[in-house]
Amino acid sequence: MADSTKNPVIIWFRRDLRIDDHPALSEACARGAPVLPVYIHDDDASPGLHFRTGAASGVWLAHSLRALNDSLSGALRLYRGDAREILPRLARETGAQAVFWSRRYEPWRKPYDTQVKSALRADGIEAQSFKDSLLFEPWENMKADGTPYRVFTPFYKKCYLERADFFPPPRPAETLDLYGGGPSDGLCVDDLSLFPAPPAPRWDTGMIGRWDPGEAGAHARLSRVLGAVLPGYDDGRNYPAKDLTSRLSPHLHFGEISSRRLWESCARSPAFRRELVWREFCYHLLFHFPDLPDEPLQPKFSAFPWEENGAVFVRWCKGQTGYPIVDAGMRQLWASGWMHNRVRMIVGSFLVKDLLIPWQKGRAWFEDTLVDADPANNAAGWQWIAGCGADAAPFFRIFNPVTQGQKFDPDGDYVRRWVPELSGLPARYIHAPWKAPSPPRDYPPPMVDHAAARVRALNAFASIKG
DNA sequence: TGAAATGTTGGGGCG
DNA sequence: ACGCCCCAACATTTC
Repeated sequence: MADSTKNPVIIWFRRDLRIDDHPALSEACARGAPVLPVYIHDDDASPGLHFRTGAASGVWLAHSLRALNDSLSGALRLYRGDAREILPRLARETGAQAVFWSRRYEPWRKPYDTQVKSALRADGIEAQSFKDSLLFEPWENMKADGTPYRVFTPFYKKCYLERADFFPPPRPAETLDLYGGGPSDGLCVDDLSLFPAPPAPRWDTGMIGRWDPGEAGAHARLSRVLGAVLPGYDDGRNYPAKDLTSRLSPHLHFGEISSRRLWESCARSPAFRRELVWREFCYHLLFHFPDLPDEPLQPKFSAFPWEENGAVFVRWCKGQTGYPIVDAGMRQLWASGWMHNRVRMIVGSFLVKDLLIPWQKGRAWFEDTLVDADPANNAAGWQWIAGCGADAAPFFRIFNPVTQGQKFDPDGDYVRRWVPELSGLPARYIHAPWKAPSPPRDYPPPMVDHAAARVRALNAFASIKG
């Protein structure tokens, strides 16, 4: 066992907030070096890093860091600022032999991480990044002609179904030798004010009470998924009233459980594995098309006649559109920081096609309100539903919010749960309350007529064809 | 991982 | 028995 006060390896934690199956941590342990775990909240304190953790996501992060700190016996050091300055300074002060971290793939992270690496190496400190978040690196999955995939199905078949054994099997958690020396100048891990705007009023407590952030919570959720979710997953995952989705997305986003662990655990569910590959595909797209969050992948959509209207957008955000399935989804999002995936597609289609609001506004709202807000999944998902992405749903695939509701929430239980004004309506009228003999007076009539909105959207689409 | 319009088919009522 | 119409149930096409 190494002397726990000498020459540590700094583990720079980011979106890998766990101990189990952690390649950088394993390598540090393999060297017999004491581990100095560090988290740096750098989103809004680093020039040139144009990304801010969303509000719901920030609340999750705060709780997850506490959980990580607990499993590190309180040794996690927390900083707010620029990693390009903090890491070299910390390495000097502690005599660190190396700094290890897990790679991230957001385009705005790449130059930043490169600068961290060269700053450390300029000081003679080893700096090494590890493959961790994805089963395959984005550059490992290329078509035979050397260009990136733009269509999901061949990506899925060729890169995952036919070569799943290429990525390493997960390794169990290490017994850690934690660094015990050096100055402790970090922030307190209990200080929520570290993160953007301490929520007032405290909407966060109700939201986070529905979840269990952290590695232990992730594994507890996985057990439940294996026992009670996967058996009915294929059929049940489309019905938002049922609890038959994994709800692992925030855990996976923050790296509280590894994608390798999930892939291995869920071997008997091809449908679930396919969803994991969708995540890989989203990162593949973000890596190879760094404008994905802001610019339509199909250039013709740059000329799309959107109708910017703040009041209309706010009604969508608040779940006051007058279409029950849409409003239920938006309210579930606000109350719980999460929305069922089928309903994400429905509300997305409604915003973009019925209201003609630019998809980027929906993407930004999701980024702020989802606990699983993920730059790759979110950007790719919105481009998909807007019909402007790679391998996207064609634009004319316009969801009818009434028939979608009738199809996927036939009894109306999901709507009744999140839209209490409609709780007294029979199933017959639950998705079209304006047709009821006496519609609830405290629920708004439809803000647009879907049939007319559909025609308007098709005309708008026709104007950019060519 | 659509919806709506349009086309086709076949059973049954009816003169 | 036959033609005709209606219409539900699919199937195909189009956006």
